[in-house]
Amino acid sequence: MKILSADDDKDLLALIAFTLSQAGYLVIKAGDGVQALRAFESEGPDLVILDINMPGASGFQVCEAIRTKSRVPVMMLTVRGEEEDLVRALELGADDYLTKPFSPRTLLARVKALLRRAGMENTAPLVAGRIRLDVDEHTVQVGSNAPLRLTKLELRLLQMLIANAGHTVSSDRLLMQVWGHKGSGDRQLLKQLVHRLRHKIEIDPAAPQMLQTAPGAGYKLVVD
Amino acid sequence: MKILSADDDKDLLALIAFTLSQAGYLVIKAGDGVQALRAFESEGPDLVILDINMPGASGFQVCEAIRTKSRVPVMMLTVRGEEEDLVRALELGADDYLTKPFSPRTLLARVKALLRRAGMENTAPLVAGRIRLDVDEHTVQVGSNAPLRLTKLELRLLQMLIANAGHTVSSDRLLMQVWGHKGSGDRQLLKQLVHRLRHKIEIDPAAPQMLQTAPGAGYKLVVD
DNA sequence: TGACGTTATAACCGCTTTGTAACCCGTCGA
DNA sequence: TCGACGGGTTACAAAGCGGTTATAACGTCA
Repeated sequence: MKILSADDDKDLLALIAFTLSQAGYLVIKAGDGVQALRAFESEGPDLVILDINMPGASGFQVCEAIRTKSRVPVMMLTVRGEEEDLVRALELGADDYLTKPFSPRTLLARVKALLRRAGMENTAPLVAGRIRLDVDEHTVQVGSNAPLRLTKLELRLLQMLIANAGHTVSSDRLLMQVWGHKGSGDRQLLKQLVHRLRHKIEIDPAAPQMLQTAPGAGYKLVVD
Repeated sequence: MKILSADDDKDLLALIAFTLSQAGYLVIKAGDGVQALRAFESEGPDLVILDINMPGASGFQVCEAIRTKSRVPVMMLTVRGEEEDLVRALELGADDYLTKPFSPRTLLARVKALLRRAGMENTAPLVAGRIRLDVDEHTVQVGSNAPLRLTKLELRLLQMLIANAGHTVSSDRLLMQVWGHKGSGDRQLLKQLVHRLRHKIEIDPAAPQMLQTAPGAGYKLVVD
């Protein structure tokens, strides 16, 4: 598991890196925003930890840039009392935050929780009812049919639905999880994506058996 | 999602309750520490917001008491500059804090983040008498009948009534909670909505057993 | 660069939900 | 007895939502 950590405070950066690597994570270090972005491109980390106050590009800018191309979990580091910064970070699509100072134990717990939530911990195929999703291969297999290739977005959508199989997931939450930030105005995107996914996994896409609509609420995956 | 908010400042409490209920949360209000603890026991909220300075039992005491029996996320409200309080609160097991004054936007962002962190984004069904309301699914189940789909507004109305089950809720308050504004002309909307909801949940909508009218006052949900 | 697969944007349709208005019918006080 | 009032009911219009299709923009890879 690869984690990118960016902070201009050398000591703190070292502490973070030490803590995480002790726990078995591979840590990429960046001393400022520009380095962080470059490292993000080249390394493709599974999680990003950003300090808000950095020379070069601020944590905000980095977060925003990352969110335009990836849904990787982002954790922001703030100093105590800067509520506005925090809100802005969360609205930019950050997934969690930590106020300095924090203990290594806290950091580790939060990183683990974040990875768990993002479903990045298990690469084993996800199974729900007759659906079998291979995240690495980007494929689904329905029943005993031949495996089908899914696109990046289709995969994320299905992943979310499987993770909450049997329960309705709200459109807003799907929007958030699949695209990142996004305003509530982007319902259209979800509509489309659901449509395409249905055509791939449903026997009769016009009468969905598995990927069902919960009008006014969202969508849910029905399993036997 | 049920949130317990405790503060002795009536205005602030009202603001918090308004902000959160607008966002779709169900808010239980408490004016002091003792009320807060009692409400915690009886309501089993999914998140607790505690002011530190309260008559009766302080936020610290309430937080401590809650922590002996529950891992529910707790957010503390402090006044700026009271670092001591903050540290103590976090040591007592509080999960987050907010310094007053704060904006509704900030509050909402933090509450959302906290719920996300705790993995509590899915609500447990609300139950009152023979009524079982599933907020995620937008459905009600009355007795052992098949679950019925509710619309957004119907859901909100029923949510408010269940939250105050057994007590009359004034029309103005319902108007406020469901639509977010009140005006003399909007009475009609409530009339309509009640009518529609009755048709869905009452056995004989013309002679309501559960959703009863309190003439001149408002409506109340009667439970056994 | 061009071809291809993927994703975003827009328009349309039918249905549901919501808003607006009118009317009905009791109650209550003048 | 009348008329105002509050609440229930009915009818209909307006707005919104989800499904569908078409088309444009984007990215990637040869």
